[in-house]
Amino acid sequence: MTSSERLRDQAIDRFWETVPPLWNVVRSHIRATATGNFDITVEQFHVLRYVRRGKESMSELATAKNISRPAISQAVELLVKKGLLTRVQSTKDRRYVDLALTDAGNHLLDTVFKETRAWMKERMSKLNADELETIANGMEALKRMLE
Amino acid sequence: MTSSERLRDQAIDRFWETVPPLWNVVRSHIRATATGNFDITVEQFHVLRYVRRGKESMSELATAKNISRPAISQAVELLVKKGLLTRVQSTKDRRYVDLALTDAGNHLLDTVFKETRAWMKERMSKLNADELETIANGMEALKRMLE
DNA sequence: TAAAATAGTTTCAATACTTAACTATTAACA
DNA sequence: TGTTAATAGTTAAGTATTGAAACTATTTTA
Repeated sequence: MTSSERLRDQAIDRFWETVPPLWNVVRSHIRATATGNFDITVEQFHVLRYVRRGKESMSELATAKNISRPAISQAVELLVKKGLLTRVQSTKDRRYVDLALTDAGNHLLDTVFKETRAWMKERMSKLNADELETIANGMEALKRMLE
Repeated sequence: MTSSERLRDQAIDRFWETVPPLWNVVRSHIRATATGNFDITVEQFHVLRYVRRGKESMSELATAKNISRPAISQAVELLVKKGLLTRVQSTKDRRYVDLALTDAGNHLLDTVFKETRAWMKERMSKLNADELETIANGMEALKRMLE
C-alpha cells in the first residue's frame, strides 16, 4: 500500500466517523427549529434552501438533492400549499416551472438560518483559531471531491 | 467583528457549502448500492452500521441517530423481518433489547462498505496528498464540535 | 411496597421516496 | 414540414420514515 493510498484511507475513515453523526445532530437541530417555530420538516427546509441558492426548476432541484423528480414535485407541492414557494410556468420554455420563494418563505429561511448559525457558533466556541481554519480548509478540499 | 468570529463564520459557510451536497451524493450512492444489490434503504443501512459500531440497545441507537425511539423500533422491526438483525431481551436488565447483526447483516455491510469505499477512493483520486491530509485534519477538528 | 423512572412497542397521521405510466412542450431530422 | 424523440413535470401506487401519544413491562427509588 502506497503512502497516498494510506492517506486516502485515513481521510475516508475520518469522514465516516465525523460526517454522519454531525449531520444527524444538525438535522435534529433543524427539525427542532423548523418544526417548532414553523410547520415545516427538515427536508422541506432543504428544498427552500436550494431554491434560494438559485435552483429554480424542478429538475435542477432534483439533481441538486439527488432524488427523483416525482419526489421534488411532491415536496414543492406541499411548500406551495403552505405559501412558502410560488410555482409558475416559464414563459421561455413552457415545459419548465419557475420556482421562487414568497416573502413568508424568505422570512422562514432567514429565521432558521439565524438560529442555526447561532447554534453552530455556540458549538464552535470551544474551538481555537487554528482548528477553525483547519475546518474551513478541510471543507474546501472535500468540496473538490464533488467536482 | 473579531478575527476569531470571522474564522468561525467562514468555517460555518464552508460547512454549509460542502456537507449537505456531499451528503446528498453519498446518500444517493448508498441508495443505489444498497437497494440495487440488497433490498434495503439508506436509513436501514445506517441502522445496521450503528449496530456494528456497538450501539446495541434501542435507546442507544435512537440517541446516536438523533431520532425517536418509536422510529428506531420500527426500523429495527423491518431489519429483523429481513433477517439482518437479531433482537433478544437482555438477561441483565429485561427492559433492554440486545441487538446483533446476523451473518447476512454482516455480509451486507461488508459488501456495501467495500463498494462505497471504492467509490470514494475513486472520487478522491483527483486529490493530492496535501489535500487528503487537509481533509483528515478538518474532520478531526469538526468532530471536536460534537463533544 | 407504592410511586417514579426507564426501555421498548403500538397506533395514528403526516411525509418522503421510488418506479411506472402519464401529459405537455420543444428539439431533431428525414 | 410533419413525425419522432427527448425533455420537464405530474399523478398514482406502494413502501419507508418519523414523531406524538398512549401503552406494557421492568427496574429503581423513596
